[in-house]
Amino acid sequence: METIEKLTKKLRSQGMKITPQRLMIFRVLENNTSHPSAENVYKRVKRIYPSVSFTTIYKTLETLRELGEVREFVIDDDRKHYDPNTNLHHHVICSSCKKILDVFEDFSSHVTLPEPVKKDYTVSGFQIFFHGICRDCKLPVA
Amino acid sequence: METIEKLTKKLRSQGMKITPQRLMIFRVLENNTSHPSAENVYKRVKRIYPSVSFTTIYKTLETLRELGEVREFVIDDDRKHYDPNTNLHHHVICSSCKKILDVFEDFSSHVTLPEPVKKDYTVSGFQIFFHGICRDCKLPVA
DNA sequence: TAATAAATAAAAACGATTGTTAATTAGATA
DNA sequence: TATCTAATTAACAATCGTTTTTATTTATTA
Repeated sequence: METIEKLTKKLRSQGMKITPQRLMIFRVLENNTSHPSAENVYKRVKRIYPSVSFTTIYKTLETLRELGEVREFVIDDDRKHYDPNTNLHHHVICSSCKKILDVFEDFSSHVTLPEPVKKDYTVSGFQIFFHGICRDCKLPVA
Repeated sequence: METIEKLTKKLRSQGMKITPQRLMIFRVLENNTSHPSAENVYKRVKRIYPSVSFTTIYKTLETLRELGEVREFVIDDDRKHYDPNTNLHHHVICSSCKKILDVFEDFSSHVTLPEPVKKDYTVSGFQIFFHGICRDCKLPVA
């Protein structure tokens, strides 16, 4: 996601309006590396803007996705998560607490499709999901 | 997934019953590399066993998952898919038609977490999702 | 073959998401 | 600055995939 300022300009130039609700959503997402679900975003916005509706969150997230400002993905879960970092990167997920962490490392020189598959698919990119246990969950229960 | 014969023995040894509905589901899944959704399985079973209910499909797939006989996963889609091949492997998905193909290649020597992340996560495995366009979808429209 | 625990079909319930609507409002323009 | 209008909102209903519930049926085994 770009800065809020740039995003604001971009939206306005397309005839879209910058409402206080949208601004709150942008602020919640800005530099957010927690991979929130729509509900997470809703709860955080609601704290500072209690009358906001869930619909608005969904609609705005969809708008941001269409504009390529956030990436939508699903992991081990039946709800979608949103990531304002749209640069190519990978993820580690804790099988226990489901916490997701970004992995910024370029594996592209090592990860390519085997020859036979290359004939059938033209690959535009790939995503690696690491599964594991985070340090907190690994600790013995007190 | 093991052979139907072995699977049958395994289930019975655990006090579970082998019903005709289950056998049909096993047959639909056996050697199936199409990554079917519950609905796909339902439709195929229904052809030969028209009175089967959706509930039975869901329950049986869950049972198979608990037993480690199928792997459940989600890609770019809001429904779950099932894979009777539980060996570690990766996938290519066509962004256009959503067709999924298996990728059997061992990337494990090249794909490891960066050092700083290794301190926080103990990784048990990883999955690579390649995105691309399949040959059929790449062809110009007639 | 009868007993019984497990599995079934059908229906209702469920949670996440999307569509609809009437009312409100941001932001351009007079 | 006030007015106007299309975009956005909140509230609600609807939908979709999946799960739960319940009463009935059935696979297994004694």
